[in-house]
Amino acid sequence: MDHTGAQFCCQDHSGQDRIAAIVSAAETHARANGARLTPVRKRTLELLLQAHGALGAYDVLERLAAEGFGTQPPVAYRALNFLVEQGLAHRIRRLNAFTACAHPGHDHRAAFLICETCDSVTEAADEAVGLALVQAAAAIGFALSRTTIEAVGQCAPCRAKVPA
Amino acid sequence: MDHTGAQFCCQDHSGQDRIAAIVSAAETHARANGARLTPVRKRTLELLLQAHGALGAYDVLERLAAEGFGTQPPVAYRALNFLVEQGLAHRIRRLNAFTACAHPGHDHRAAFLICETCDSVTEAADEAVGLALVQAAAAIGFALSRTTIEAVGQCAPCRAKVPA
DNA sequence: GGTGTGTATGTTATAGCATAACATGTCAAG
DNA sequence: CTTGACATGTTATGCTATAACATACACACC
Repeated sequence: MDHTGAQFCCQDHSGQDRIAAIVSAAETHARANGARLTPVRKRTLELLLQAHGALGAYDVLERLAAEGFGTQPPVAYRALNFLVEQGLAHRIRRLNAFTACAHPGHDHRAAFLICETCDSVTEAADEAVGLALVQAAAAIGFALSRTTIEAVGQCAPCRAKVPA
Repeated sequence: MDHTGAQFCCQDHSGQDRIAAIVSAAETHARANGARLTPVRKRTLELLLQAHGALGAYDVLERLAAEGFGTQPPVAYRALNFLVEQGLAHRIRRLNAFTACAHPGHDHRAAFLICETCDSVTEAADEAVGLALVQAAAAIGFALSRTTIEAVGQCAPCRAKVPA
């Protein structure tokens, strides 16, 4: 599974500058948390950043293995879970996949819009959804730790092309 | 996996009257949609209603098989997916499980609060979260079809017992 | 009643996702 | 240079989900 949605991608997501900057910031950020952005973890982050969409754990594993890292599932899962814990990536449960965080550093509650036509995944910048969820939880005395907010539908470009 | 959270359950969730009423309403509702609430589907709905928490597909399968229905995974998945499509049940992705809808009939966007201490699952009555998501999507021209809103944390009773 | 069509059920088989448990290695602090 | 904590890697396995096919049932129509 490889939800790249490449056919609708137009920007230079692979920009080396941008990726290098994010990875560098991630390195600093991790150190500040007493964590280390080791080679596997760093490479995994780069893979997510280079990908045009979300990557499954086995997609990541395949690439890591090809580059001389471990070849077994835990290798990928550990690196991915580390990145998620550090807020550098998100897990998208609907797709059983992972994606680099679009706003690393900001402590935010991410919401994802998944296009069922082109498989693209957009991390909504909007904070209102997370806020509403926090409030709904608070109303019944529920203490939130992590949230999953995902929506499936059709993105604007696809709606234009395939009026459905 | 059987997220029953039984130790914190106090009400009579198995009330035969309540379940019969919901099942009956479901039957009517399904017919109105040109669908049929067949024996397996009906029984599956009852199982979800009787359960104190969410049930995994294989939990459901085990019970169905014991009652003379089919013994293979698709039997459970088909019934469960049917119920979800009809708005009679929800899929909780974080738990890889299913639960009966707490407000069948109301066309709503469900939000779930999952307690990581007692595994209980609460379907939030609040509509604000779904609304916020609809608006966030609309803002970028994204047409929503289905949504997943889930939060992991600690419920009020557990916070009282285990101040953590 | 018979017949055809679409839906539902059931099966076999397999694909895909994820983690437990253990062994080895690395690195910094004392 | 030893110790302890963390990281990596492996083997093995378990859980979740669906594809593909065969059979059976219900309903509408003649």
